[in-house]
Amino acid sequence: MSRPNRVSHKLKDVVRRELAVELDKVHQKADWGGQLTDEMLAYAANDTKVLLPLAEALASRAKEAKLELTAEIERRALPAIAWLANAGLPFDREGWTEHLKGLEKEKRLLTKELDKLVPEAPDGKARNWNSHLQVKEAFGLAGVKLPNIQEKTLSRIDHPLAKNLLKYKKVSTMLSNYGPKLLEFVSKEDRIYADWHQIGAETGRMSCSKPALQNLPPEVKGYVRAPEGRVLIKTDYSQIELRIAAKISGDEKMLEAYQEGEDIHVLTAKSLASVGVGKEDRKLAKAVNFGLLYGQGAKGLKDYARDKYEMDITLGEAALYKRRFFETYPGLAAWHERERLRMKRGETETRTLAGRRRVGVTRFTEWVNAPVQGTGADGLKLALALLSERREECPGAVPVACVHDEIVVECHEDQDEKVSAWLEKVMIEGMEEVLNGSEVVGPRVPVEVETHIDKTWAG
DNA sequence: GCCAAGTGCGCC
DNA sequence: AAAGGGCGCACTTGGC
Repeated sequence: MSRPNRVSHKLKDVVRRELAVELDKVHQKADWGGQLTDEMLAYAANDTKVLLPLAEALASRAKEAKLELTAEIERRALPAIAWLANAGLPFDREGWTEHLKGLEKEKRLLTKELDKLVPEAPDGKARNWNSHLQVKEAFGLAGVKLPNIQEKTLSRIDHPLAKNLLKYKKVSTMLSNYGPKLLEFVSKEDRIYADWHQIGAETGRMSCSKPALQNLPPEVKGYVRAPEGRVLIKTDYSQIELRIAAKISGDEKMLEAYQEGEDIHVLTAKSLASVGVGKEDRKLAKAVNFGLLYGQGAKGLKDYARDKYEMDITLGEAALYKRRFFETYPGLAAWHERERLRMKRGETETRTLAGRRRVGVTRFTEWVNAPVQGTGADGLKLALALLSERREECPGAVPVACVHDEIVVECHEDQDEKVSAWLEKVMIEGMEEVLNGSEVVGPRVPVEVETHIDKTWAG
């Protein structure tokens, strides 16, 4: 019952704003599951009466704001997202329930271990290892002073307490974020029906809640399992944000690399290293690419490399890498300069390649990120639209999840090849239309996808 | 008991 | 001049 009401509230607000009409909502909370009274029918009819004028008003507003293409993408994506939401995500409830038992046991053991490592609390009460204050206190007793208890901090401390706490936190997070709570969302037929939000983020990305299916760790994805006789087709875009950045900035080095099918991370690594490129260099290059692209500073790069990649570089080295990065990709540097200038002029509005708008942008990092992230959303949504518009081509196939650069489709195991080809085609077409369509200027950037077929979402 | 802020962490 | 971005969620803490 909460779903129709929420829509109703929004409708009322939009109708008031766009048509200056006040919808009667007295029956909103009535029981619509039983016999409908004449009054209720009239009330429902009244709601539909405003829809056509409302559509016209909104279309004209979209046109004014130069958002026609964005509106069209959203309109076409809607059926696909409803399809996805109603399909539900198949989940091995029994398997996960068993797995949780093991995790719970592990948590009890780790708690015991931790308790043994520090003197008993003065009040004799058990310590709460979820409490920042108590954890810091425990470390204090062991002679270690902590600024915080984040994983990145603890992983750099050579002490049994830190070692055990890290294990505890991993298990504890898994249990509290994806444990019993997740099971509550599993339906009788072993599927999870989440709330999918078509425009969940300011950039145009979707989001998902109750439960948040877009942040399941691999450990949980292993229990997202297709029913008997069916499989999951998982297709994701390869380095899509970097490709989009290449397109938007027009950086020739990046564009050329992608046209030649080269690996941008390796290319960046080459420009950073004075000698050969090893595995470590590519790792660092990845951090450099993703960070600096969105306006990260030398300090941020240094910390990021340390925390995420366990690489210690000095501030000077970070600054050097930053300089080399922008020397390697001068088009990217020029783009940043252009955007800096526009911000300086007082502009606060960004646009994606499809014209999607983000308003009220005042931070440079958001300013350069929003068009890139948002263009990715444009292309993925167009792909979703194509998927539902061509659903007749693959009867029985159904999208079950969508995570920013990835679509997961469930189908009969005999259809896997056909469905893979179908999914890959619409994903490439959707993104290509946004990046290289006839309305889009500039050089072409190729779009590549990668597909995995499996019983589960993991691997 | 509820609420908001702070902290921390899962994913892209 | 400098600044990675986007989410959802659990848990503790501190105030009412």
